Amino acid sequence: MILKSQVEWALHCCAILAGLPEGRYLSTKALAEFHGLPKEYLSKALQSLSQAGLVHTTLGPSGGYRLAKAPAELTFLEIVEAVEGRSRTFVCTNIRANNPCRAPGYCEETPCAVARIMWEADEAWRDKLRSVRLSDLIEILSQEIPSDLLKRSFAWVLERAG
Amino acid sequence: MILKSQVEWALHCCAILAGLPEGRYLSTKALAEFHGLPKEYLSKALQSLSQAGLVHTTLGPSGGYRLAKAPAELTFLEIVEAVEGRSRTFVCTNIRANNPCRAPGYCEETPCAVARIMWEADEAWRDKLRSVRLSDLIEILSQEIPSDLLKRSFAWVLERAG
DNA sequence: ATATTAAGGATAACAAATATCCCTATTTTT
DNA sequence: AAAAATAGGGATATTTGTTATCCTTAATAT
Ligand code: FES
Ligand code: FES
Repeated sequence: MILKSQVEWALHCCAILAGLPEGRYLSTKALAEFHGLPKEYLSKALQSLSQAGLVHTTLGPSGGYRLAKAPAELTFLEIVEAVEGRSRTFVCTNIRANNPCRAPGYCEETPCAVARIMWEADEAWRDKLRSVRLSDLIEILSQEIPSDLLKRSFAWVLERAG
Repeated sequence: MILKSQVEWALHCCAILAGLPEGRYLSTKALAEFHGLPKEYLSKALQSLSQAGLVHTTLGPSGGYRLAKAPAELTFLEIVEAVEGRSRTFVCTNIRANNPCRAPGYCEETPCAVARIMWEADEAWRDKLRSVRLSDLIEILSQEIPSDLLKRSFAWVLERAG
């Protein structure tokens, strides 16, 4: 069970978009080049962010993406779920219903206890991702990344932002 | 991102094995029939449990599986990891290394902050599963499952336990 | 001896993730 | 008005992982 690589892409793209000045947009082309990713396929991830309402887009030259909310209002969970989907990692196929000892018409009221426990673990994962905001990431990155690299990256983005 | 269906199978099989009297064994055939699962493929899941040391096996007629530990000493995490593997759900492909602004020989010391946060969420998921013991499940099931069905199921298993 | 079992290798069928290509509508630039 | 660049999305390969079956081998009980 491995998350799509698009999750890593989307999170890093949002981190870049968070540094974009008000009202400017950054294109798929620039984001793909910056991260060394296949432009066409990255585009699908960005479309997912767009459909989830996390980013705004404009068309034409100087078009592209910008965040739809402030980084402090955008959680990891929203970004991850936008590209990975909102379904649970544990899927119950109700194998308990195959128990040969069950009465023919018998039907359970509640979900299986096994599934409920697995879903609680899923919820713990979601809770953790919900507790981290994009602004938290930005803060960590701005401390960890050497300031000259940070500056050059900002400049690189600004050159290409429409 | 969806867990293997074998996870559901393994958890239910362990729940059945937990009800087995001391020193008795239950075969793949019986476990597959009880849960309505493909015998040969379920066998792979049970082999995973065996390789992880969670169950004991014996060969020959009246052979099969029994738990290697008391249900109170067996966690959900152990069972899930036995069949699903121990790798993280988030894989970092280090796309930050593709940043065109980086100095040629530059190499990061620490894992990317994005990955660290995603791994913390993984850890929260694991923590939850580690906190639930097989004995906890047994307790819930014995309360929820109608006692006559419970009795018939026990009898069904005992008839086939070697 | 015979029957039954777990273990494991080989392989096929199927589904999902990854990736590319191409077309359309929109918008900016020229 | 024309041209260029963009997001969006449909179609379609390619690759990988999951699901499933088959078969052989070694061990064990009857
Ligand atoms: S029947 Fe699906 S988890 Fe129990
Ligand atoms: S480079 Fe992989 S998560 Fe940041």
